Amino acid sequence: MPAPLLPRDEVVQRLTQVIREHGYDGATLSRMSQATGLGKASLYHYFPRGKEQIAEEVLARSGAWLEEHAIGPLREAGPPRARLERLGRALSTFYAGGESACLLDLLSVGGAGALFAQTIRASLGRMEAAIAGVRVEAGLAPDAAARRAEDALIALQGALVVSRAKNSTEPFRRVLADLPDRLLAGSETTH
Amino acid sequence: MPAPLLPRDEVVQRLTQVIREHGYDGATLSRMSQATGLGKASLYHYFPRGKEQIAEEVLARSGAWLEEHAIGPLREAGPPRARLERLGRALSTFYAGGESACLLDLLSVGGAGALFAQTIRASLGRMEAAIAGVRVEAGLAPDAAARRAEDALIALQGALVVSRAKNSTEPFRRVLADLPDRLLAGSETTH
DNA sequence: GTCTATAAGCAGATAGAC
DNA sequence: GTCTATCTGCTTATAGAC
Repeated sequence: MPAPLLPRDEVVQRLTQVIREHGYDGATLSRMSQATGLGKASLYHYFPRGKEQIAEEVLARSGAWLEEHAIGPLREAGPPRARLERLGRALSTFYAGGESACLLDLLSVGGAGALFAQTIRASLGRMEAAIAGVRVEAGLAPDAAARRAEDALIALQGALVVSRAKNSTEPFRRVLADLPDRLLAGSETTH
Repeated sequence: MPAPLLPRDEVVQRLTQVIREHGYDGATLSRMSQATGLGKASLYHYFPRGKEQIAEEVLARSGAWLEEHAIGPLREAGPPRARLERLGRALSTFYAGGESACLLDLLSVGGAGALFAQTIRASLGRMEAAIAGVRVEAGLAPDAAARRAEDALIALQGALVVSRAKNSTEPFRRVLADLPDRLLAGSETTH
């Protein structure tokens, strides 16, 4: 029995790229086979339930990455601004500076939407709650903080869409750079 | 020779719904056939170049609607706030209160992206220029106005994504309601 | 202008050899 | 664990009758 050509995590990573580039319907097994160097049958060895399971694991892996690098740090100690700047750096990495689409966007379209709706809502909710938490800490009423956090996610998602449509990462980079200021506006006394 | 079952414009309208719901790859001819009541062969009578032509006409029709109901009014006379509120009403109609996705988002993904990139960029550019025009009129430097207009489009697109992900139109409605204020902030003397 | 019938190819998925 | 070969169904697209 031959050793695996690639570690499972590397396989999932490459499949993530395929889905982010083509969306769920456009991410065919042929493309996945090409991207991983594995035959279709080998993909079924890794993921017996097929394409749906692939998307589930891709989503789970991305969620875990964000949890570790973006959301976790928001809950740690330290100045709010520093934590938000760290969030910005994590998001810039995650979205490849604005060149990679968001799975939440792609996987909420059409038939895929129904399959992953719950996971997507939960993931979005965690991110929003963590951002709102920082804002409450920085002295804002919980409901206003929640709205501000939702605004931040809206700006992020919108920037990704507009960057893709314009074929330029400028909107994404600008939104990301403004993120800490916009979130903290009205709370800092140091200016 | 039988009379057409549906006027061409009605056909395009129904095809628009299919694409907005399923995206380009998910919008199969079978679904289009069902949505219009026309056989697949009849669809090729209307659109000899097939699916690609269908998406082109869908995009063109939506662009024309926005030009007439959203962008045109921005260039007319009248108080900036009134024109922006009219824009908000037009966008609310166009996006069905946040329930319909944006074609610019859906058609910029994967293989479809390359096909329609130019049209999409142009359409986005027209909208942005028209909004920026109002802001310049209301007393802002052109470059700052352009940034503000881009922010508005980012908020709009982001709100559609987040609304879809949350399965709630609340984010979209909130962003749309805030649009005139956010665009005009720092220019009106009446408050 | 609409239809039925059909073509050629690709989709997701499986069986079984090595 | 990977492969080749295969299956079934659906995809886009076309031919030709009415």
